[in-house]
Amino acid sequence: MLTNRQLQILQAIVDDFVMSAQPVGSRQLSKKEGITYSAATIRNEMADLEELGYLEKTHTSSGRVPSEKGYRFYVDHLLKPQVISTGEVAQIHSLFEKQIVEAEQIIKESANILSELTTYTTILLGPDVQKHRVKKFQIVPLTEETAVAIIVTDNGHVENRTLTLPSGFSPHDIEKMVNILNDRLVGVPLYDLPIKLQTEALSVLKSHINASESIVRSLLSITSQQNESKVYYGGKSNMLNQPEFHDLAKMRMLMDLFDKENQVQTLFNQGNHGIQIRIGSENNHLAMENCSVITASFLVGEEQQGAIAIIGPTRMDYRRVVTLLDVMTNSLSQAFFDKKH
Amino acid sequence: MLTNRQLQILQAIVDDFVMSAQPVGSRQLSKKEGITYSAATIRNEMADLEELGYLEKTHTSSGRVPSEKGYRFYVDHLLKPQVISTGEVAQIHSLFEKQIVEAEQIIKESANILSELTTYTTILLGPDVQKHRVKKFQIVPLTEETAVAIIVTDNGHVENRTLTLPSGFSPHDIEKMVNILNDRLVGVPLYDLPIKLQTEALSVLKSHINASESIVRSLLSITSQQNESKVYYGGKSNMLNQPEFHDLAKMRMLMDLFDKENQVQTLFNQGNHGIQIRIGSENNHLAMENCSVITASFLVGEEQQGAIAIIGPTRMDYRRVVTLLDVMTNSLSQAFFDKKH
DNA sequence: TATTAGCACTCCTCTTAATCGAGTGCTAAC
DNA sequence: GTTAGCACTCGATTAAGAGGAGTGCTAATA
Repeated sequence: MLTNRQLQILQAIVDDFVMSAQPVGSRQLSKKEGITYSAATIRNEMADLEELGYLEKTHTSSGRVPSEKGYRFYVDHLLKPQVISTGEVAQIHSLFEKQIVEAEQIIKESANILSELTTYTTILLGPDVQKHRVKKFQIVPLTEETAVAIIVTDNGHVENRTLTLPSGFSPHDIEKMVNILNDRLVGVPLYDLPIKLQTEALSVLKSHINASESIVRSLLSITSQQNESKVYYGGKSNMLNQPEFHDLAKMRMLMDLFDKENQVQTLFNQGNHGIQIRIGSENNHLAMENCSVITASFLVGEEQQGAIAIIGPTRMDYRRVVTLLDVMTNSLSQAFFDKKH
Repeated sequence: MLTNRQLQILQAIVDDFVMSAQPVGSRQLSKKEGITYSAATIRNEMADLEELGYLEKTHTSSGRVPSEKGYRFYVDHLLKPQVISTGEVAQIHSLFEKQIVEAEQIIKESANILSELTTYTTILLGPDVQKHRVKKFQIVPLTEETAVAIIVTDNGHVENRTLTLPSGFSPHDIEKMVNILNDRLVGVPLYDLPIKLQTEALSVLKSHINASESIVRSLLSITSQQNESKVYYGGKSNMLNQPEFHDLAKMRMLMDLFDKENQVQTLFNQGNHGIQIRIGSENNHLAMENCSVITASFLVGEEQQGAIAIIGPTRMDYRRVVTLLDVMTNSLSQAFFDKKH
């Protein structure tokens, strides 16, 4: 168990290093407000904290830097919510004041504001489309051979795909088909659609309409392709400003990661609600070795609706980010709640 | 007018610098294949070319580097198509062999392949949605107060937006409204929709349905918001590998530019067909001072369908990029042509 | 007259050495 | 238990010097 003084020193080191990005030394620390011990005392405590694994040195005669374990302890035990300036809170709230708001628009702007306020990179995972339920099918013919299939979900999301009609497929056939689909499949959640299409609709379609299989196949691909929810970024280039990423190789790995949407998904620990923090190697990703990710999900009622991740260096301002994220997720949950009811 | 020998030397310098990124010296050049003059002769010619503005020195005793004017001349007069390896051509063609192809999918993958083959950054501007014509309107009610408005265009593109219904707006009202819209506005190009909505539809709607204005306003915002076509990127982080962007400040400016979709649009010189090259300051953008942009548009029949831009350092392999871009635009034009007919 | 060899000079780049300073660990005194 | 003092470490910064690729100019050459 750490003594009070050790806690205080650990906290001071993390707080200082978060701001300065420089290893913090005993003498420097002893001059800080609230620290009443001498540099020598602090040196002794630092040596102990290092032995316990909370601190590291970059070289033999450098100051101390928090280790991953140190950050973890800080985050778990020393993190106190920060008071955010009213101006910044207002900036977030202003997003939601406009009346006619498109979900996608809100999400994009949220990502931008968060990255601006934090100076880190924001990744916003939109509401999971897979959980929406089919509200309506629609097939609109374009030419003799092509048409657009449209699925509208209960949350107002629209998926669509152009498809090739089998030759001889008439507008009348299309109408019949749409009717059958709507009769049988309204209310089915998208993740269930592939199975239900086959079990509930396929045989009926086959018996009433010629060559309907190829269209069903196209419909299947709408949902299967769409199994990733949409990802929005804010402040991708903010990382370039962090001194730990002056190393171009690291930077490149990170940028490449951001470009691979499916890999980005793994950064979110889905299923967990509330705010989650993963530090450095806890992310299990080489490019994220020097990064921490703070994720939070926002909800509507019982359903999970989406998640925000803020990515910064391990030396990130956890206090501030956690608080901002809290404000933002509350606002988002509320906004989507209003939309729904 | 430049002598043959001057042309040859200018060409050799550009070709060499494009590969090495190092200023090229007279002695080094004299050893090159095809160069029969001595280093001293080359020095004299270089001095002349510099005086004419085609070459520059980085410092008094360095080798020569092409100036913007030098690149411009090279591009205008010395650029000969390069033979691309059959493997690479095959890689491009393979994209278009898969049968079921979604326009968006093709475009995304094209951007990726191009950036991979060129090692530069690719920006792909999708077909200009504004020129599509309305094929069908649809309004799908979600709850008592909300609905989704959908516009399908003749090219199979789907735009949608959730909207709030005026209180007391019945399903019957919706149906009437959709009928009126489809009667009056099918065939109207999207860019014309705002005007036509007001002139053709608004008065009829008003006289038949109560409180329909607010919905019309929402419809308007679908198209007005969508006035930028969609932008797809490939290999954003490739620029990090270019030695001229080891400077983080420059890199940051570039990344920020990429993130601003509306600014990116200005990089395309719209209206011009064929391949266009803009070198360094010709782009009129601070972040692009050290970059060249090669743009090409691909067509379907008479209509412009989209454009590709490849962004690299001014010291870019123009020869290779131009050829690759040619292969790609031809393939794209053909692919979209097939889709349409 | 056009070309080329020779040479002094420039200036970037890479090494090596020296200095500085913030920080540490340890010992001894308080 | 705390703190002052001191020798030591090591990264960062600066300075000086060597090396090398390149240039411009002059004079010799074909």
